[in-house]
Amino acid sequence: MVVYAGQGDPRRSIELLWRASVAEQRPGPKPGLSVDSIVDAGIAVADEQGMAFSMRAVGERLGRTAMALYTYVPGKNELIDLMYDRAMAELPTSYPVADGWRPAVTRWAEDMWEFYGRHPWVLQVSQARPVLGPHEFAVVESLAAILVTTGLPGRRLRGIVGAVNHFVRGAAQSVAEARAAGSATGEGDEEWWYARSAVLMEVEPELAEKFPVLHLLESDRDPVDPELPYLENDAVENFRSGLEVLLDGIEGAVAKP
Amino acid sequence: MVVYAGQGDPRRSIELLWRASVAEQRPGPKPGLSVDSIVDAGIAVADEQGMAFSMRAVGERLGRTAMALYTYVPGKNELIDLMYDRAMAELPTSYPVADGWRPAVTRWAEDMWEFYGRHPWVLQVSQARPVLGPHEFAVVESLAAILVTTGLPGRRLRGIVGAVNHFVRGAAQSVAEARAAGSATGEGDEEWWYARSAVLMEVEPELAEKFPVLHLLESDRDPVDPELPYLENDAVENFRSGLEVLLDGIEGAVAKP
DNA sequence: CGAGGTTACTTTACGCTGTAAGGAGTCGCA
DNA sequence: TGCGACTCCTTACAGCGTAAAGTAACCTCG
Repeated sequence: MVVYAGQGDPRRSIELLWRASVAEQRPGPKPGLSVDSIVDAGIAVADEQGMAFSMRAVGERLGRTAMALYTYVPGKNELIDLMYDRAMAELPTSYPVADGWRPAVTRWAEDMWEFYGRHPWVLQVSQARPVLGPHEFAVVESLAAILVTTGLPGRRLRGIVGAVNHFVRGAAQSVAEARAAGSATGEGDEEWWYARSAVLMEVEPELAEKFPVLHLLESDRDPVDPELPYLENDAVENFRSGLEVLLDGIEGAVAKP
Repeated sequence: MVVYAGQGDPRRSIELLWRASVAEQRPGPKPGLSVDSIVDAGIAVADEQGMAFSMRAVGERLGRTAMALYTYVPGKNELIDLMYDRAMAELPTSYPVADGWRPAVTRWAEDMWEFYGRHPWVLQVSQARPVLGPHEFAVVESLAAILVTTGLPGRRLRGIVGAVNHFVRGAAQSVAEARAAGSATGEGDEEWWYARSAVLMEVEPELAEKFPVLHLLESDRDPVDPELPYLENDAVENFRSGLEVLLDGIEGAVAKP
């Protein structure tokens, strides 16, 4: 098995996510850990091993057993929720709109793109889930705060915020997963893609005839930037180009009614 | 644990997905099963129990043990790949463009939306993965075939196809997961959302002040369609509205260079 | 027709997972 | 000083995917 995605008990998760955590004097041994240290350890493990991390691995990194974590955190799903939100603390909470909303949204999207690249496991967390934690809130708020300057009504803006969010996430996923598949087999991007299409051609030689339009799209390529790995070229190009279209659409909505 | 996503060995998956499967005479007992019957059983189980289905459950549905499946299928990940592609066989392979590309893309998006609603587990399958199977190919081809009539160059179209795909999938995910969370606790949509925001308000009473723009967006609601459940209203509205913006963007790209 | 090899399927078993249950040791407060 | 709360550990369990080995069915060839 490969991958998990957590959705913990929302009540427990929300309480932990927004906790004011007053450090009162209490009986018993001093806590050697804290929710924060566990969440950090969890993020570190997930960054290394992907989403298939185990509670035992997180405990080990802290010099404890897996069960020790359950003193602080109700379960793995809730821990994932906490990790998810805490990772988002890395992201800016506001963007300047002096130059207008368009460059600001572009910056937002690029920041998200890079963020997903740093923490690909985030993309496996049960996505598009209702916003739960403060940092996830802040990230969406930062996008909404840019777009509200367009003067569009709230109804319209909700759809747009969602669309931008979905698009960036989806685009980031394309890269992250292809990259993961490549590195799992120890191949570079290029070899991996080549091997894949080789198998495909072998098994279905008439691929180009059966899916002529896709073949057409595939063959109209940009000149390649030698700085970037093979895969990135493709993905970045599609990301940029898709984002432009989306932004054009928003511009259209701003211009007319 | 909740959810899994499979990415099988691409070589094996591709061979199974595109198999010409010649039924030759061979020694040994007659096969009581087939790859197809296993894939169908897998889809049925996943439709009922979600992605957390087990090989034992699939075997049981066919009156076999889990291990019997391994005669036909290399492993669970590959089975998931097969299920994923087979489910997509439900979708149309082409859309009329007599009225132009815009209504056709809308139809495509709505069909996808409904498809994801019928098979929510599909959304958990490692997404935005490189296209592997014939039906997944056909689905993307059907979208590309509509959009190619815009006359836009291939480079541009690839970004657009990706954007539409990501958007529809992301939007569908919002509903599917919220719905799943609601039904897991046995609550209706409305109660679930209400309970969630109640906890949030209890823990962070100043939510509206801390995230003023989101509060603004949230409060500008459309009149509710009493035909639909609470959640659906919201999601469908956002889906429609986001799609419109995206389509406007494409229209802009068609109009100017 | 009978032997041999191939195949379908079962049984058993292993290592892994998340986590429930109970016990050991540590500390604040009465 | 002891009680009760608390942290952390050990043990244990049910479930998972699947490797390995065994059994029975069947075709092909002598």
